[in-house]
Amino acid sequence: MGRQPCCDKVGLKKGPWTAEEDKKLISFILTNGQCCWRAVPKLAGLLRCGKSCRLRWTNYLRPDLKRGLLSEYEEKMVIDLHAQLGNRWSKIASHLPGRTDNEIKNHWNTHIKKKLKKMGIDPATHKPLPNANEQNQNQTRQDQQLHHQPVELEEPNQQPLQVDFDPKVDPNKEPEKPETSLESSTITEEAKEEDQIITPLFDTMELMNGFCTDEVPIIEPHEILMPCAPSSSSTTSSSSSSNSTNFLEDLQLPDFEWSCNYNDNNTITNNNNNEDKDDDNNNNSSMALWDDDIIGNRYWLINEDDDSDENQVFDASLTQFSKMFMESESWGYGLF
DNA sequence: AATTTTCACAACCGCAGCTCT
DNA sequence: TAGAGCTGCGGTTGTGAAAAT
Repeated sequence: MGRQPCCDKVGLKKGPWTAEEDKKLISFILTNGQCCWRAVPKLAGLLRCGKSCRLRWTNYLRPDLKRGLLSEYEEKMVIDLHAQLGNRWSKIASHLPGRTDNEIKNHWNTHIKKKLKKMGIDPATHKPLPNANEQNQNQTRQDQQLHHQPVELEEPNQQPLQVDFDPKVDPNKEPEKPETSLESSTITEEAKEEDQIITPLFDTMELMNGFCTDEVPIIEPHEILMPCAPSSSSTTSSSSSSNSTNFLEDLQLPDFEWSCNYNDNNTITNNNNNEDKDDDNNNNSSMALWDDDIIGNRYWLINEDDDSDENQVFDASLTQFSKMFMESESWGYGLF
């Protein structure tokens, strides 16, 4: 026979997640890591199905997520990858560290589609729209010239139109675009079958210092790191606020001192030894988790009327980190 | 100020492929 | 090996906020 059902759907809650549910899920995963999602709701005390928990975690709660609008660089990368991969959002997302397939999909549907149509480009085929009028073409020319892009609208049946861009547009970025030509980035039949041979217009791995979401390790409890010994200035600013709402924003996370030796006593362990082999990897690749945007958006962790009862949500199994995570007054910052 | 429309995004639904018994 | 469940993915919907009227 097959497995047991993931959950009995009777009495399960649906709809938007509450801050308390988020807390429960986070504390559970921080404590136990990502295990089988079927068991998560029950163990975490949530009236949700495992699928819902997984979605909530991967699309919203995951610590390595960026938040906020896609940068122009990311947007154009999405366009390029979409030209190659189509609506394979998870594949596209894998090239954009910190972005989820859902997020990219939403952004595509709400922003990029319109933008491309306005430029006279069919978002589905990345080719010029057959009925694109002269005005659109003119607009497209202007847009492309702004990006130093040759106009390619004259011939309707050519290679999918790619949108090039000036890397200087995005302050977050970064290196020069690889020399891959627009044509060479066009997907081939082989590439459709085998993603590995797709050569993205932008070598994400290179651009992101070799950091790719595909390689972002799942955060296990033992990987959670104690806050760095904070500099005096940063801690005073953060701890001085009685209103915890802005606590994390006050941390000025970009000033992280990553030089902490995480192999030393700063690493919180949970006596789980089976990941020892990954320690080096984790300690390195966990860099850049929880950037300022992320922290800034984790309102629900900090803006509760944090009375003592609230903390009872979390059982004694919480790691030291988890507790500190919730007790906004008690921690500085560092890797999670 | 009230109502309507538009927008953005979180969440749900259903399917396909994989895994497990 | 069959059958049932699990996971991940992509499409779609629901809902709250913002903008427009």
